[in-house]
Amino acid sequence: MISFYNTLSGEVEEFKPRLAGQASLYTCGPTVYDYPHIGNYRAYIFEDLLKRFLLFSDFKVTHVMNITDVDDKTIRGANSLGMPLYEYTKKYTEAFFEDIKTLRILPADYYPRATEHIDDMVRMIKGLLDKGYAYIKDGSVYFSLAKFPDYGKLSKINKDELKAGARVETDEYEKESVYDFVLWKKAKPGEPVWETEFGPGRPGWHIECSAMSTRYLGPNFDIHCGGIDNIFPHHENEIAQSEAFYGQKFVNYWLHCHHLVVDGEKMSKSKGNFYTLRDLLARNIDPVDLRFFLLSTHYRKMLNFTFDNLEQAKASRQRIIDFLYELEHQSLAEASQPESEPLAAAALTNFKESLADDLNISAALAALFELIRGTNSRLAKSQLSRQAANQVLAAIYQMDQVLAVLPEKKEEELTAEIMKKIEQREQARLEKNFALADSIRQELLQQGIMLEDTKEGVRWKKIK
RNA sequence: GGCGCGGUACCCAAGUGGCUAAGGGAGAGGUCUGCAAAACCUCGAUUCGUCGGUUCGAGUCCGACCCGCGCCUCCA
Repeated sequence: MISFYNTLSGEVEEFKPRLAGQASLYTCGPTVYDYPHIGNYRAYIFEDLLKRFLLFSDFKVTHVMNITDVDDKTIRGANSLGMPLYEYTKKYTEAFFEDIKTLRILPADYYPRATEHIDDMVRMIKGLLDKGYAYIKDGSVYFSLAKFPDYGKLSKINKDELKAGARVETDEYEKESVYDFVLWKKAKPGEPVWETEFGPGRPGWHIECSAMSTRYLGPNFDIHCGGIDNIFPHHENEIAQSEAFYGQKFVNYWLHCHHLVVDGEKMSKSKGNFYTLRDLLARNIDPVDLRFFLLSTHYRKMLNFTFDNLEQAKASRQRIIDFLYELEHQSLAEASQPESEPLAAAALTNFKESLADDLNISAALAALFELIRGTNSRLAKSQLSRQAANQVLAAIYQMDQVLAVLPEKKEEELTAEIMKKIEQREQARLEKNFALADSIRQELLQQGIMLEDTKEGVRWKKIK
């Protein structure tokens, strides 16, 4: 049984897909006006974990992630550079795709662009007008909260109490009620314009997601994800628009990822604690270490990014890598008869059950590390056969289908020059010329190659 | 004001009523090794923000309080 915490109910619920063995998934994608920051990637990596786990559990997953390529920020960005909107967003869209590949995030099945689905949005807005859920005022179209009594069921916000303390929006558009939200913004100079029967203009942000999600997944689908800050108003508004238009429940399971903070504070450019993936790559951070770090805290818990915490994650991941190397390169005796490896089977079961419990990644990783410790212990006592070792390896590579944090199978190559140095050092060691051996080792370390002398011979690994 | 999250060892972090409070990192001692690294063994919270309460029994439930944080504006 797989369970998830559903923001809608506020409880952990058993996941019951609409269609057995299939899951439809919509995740809020990037607004392509800048390079995404690592907080954005925390959300995308959480969604990747969710998706990989569903795939691992033999679900067929249909995943849609939108690309918001028309909104205030993209328009402002393009205009400030005097660049066509398309050209401007293209740059950041490409950067996004590059980043998710770097972070080993599985691609979605569909990446609908808002600008390519204006028709779908217009159709919905028209329908909402016809049904009386929306009204036109001063050339813009608004959704009327008063017509949708269920408003607030996701965020638990009582619309009658949306008041005191909260800053009241001073919008340049005229609406009947300050909390009504815009579906269609009337044309303004310098902004892209689409002609419609309710006037020229461009779509509001919320309608983009409603139109694109239901276009690909149908009016009712299984899972919708996003950051915790999207609960209100974005997702609340999506529910209102979609359920008003289709007359049925929109999303069955809402999963929200908590924020990433840096040094205990919300990231912001002015505080100087704002990082994009590119910033970290420039500091020689291994993106897979970042992936492991972002992955290794439960998605509903606030995660504090610090370079120290990232180092801890790196060391933790290195332990897995070292273990695999050890197991793959040890010469082990063949078992006299076929045997099954109980440690591996138990670990895999624990791993799976932990993730099935609202993606309890900590418990899942504990299962992995217990397997490593248990196997290492037997290895040290020479109680491990080749067959058993292979079963452990197989179990770990299976877990990595979900985690995606292990190095690529293919061995990295060293330059001939470095290989020669390693041989020279081996020769020096044979001749007991340890001073020379140590100096060569030190020299290679400077170049980022660490040598370890094992019983099976010298081993090297690249360090950063 | 409303809605919500968190406070478990030096750091990160599981655990939501019941054997000795997971796991990782860092640290200490030992084994192995020319040394180093890796690995293994051992050590490490009588205690879970504070104070009360419920219970045979609470980190886990209830109440109050303290501290930190988020959202309530088209921020993942």
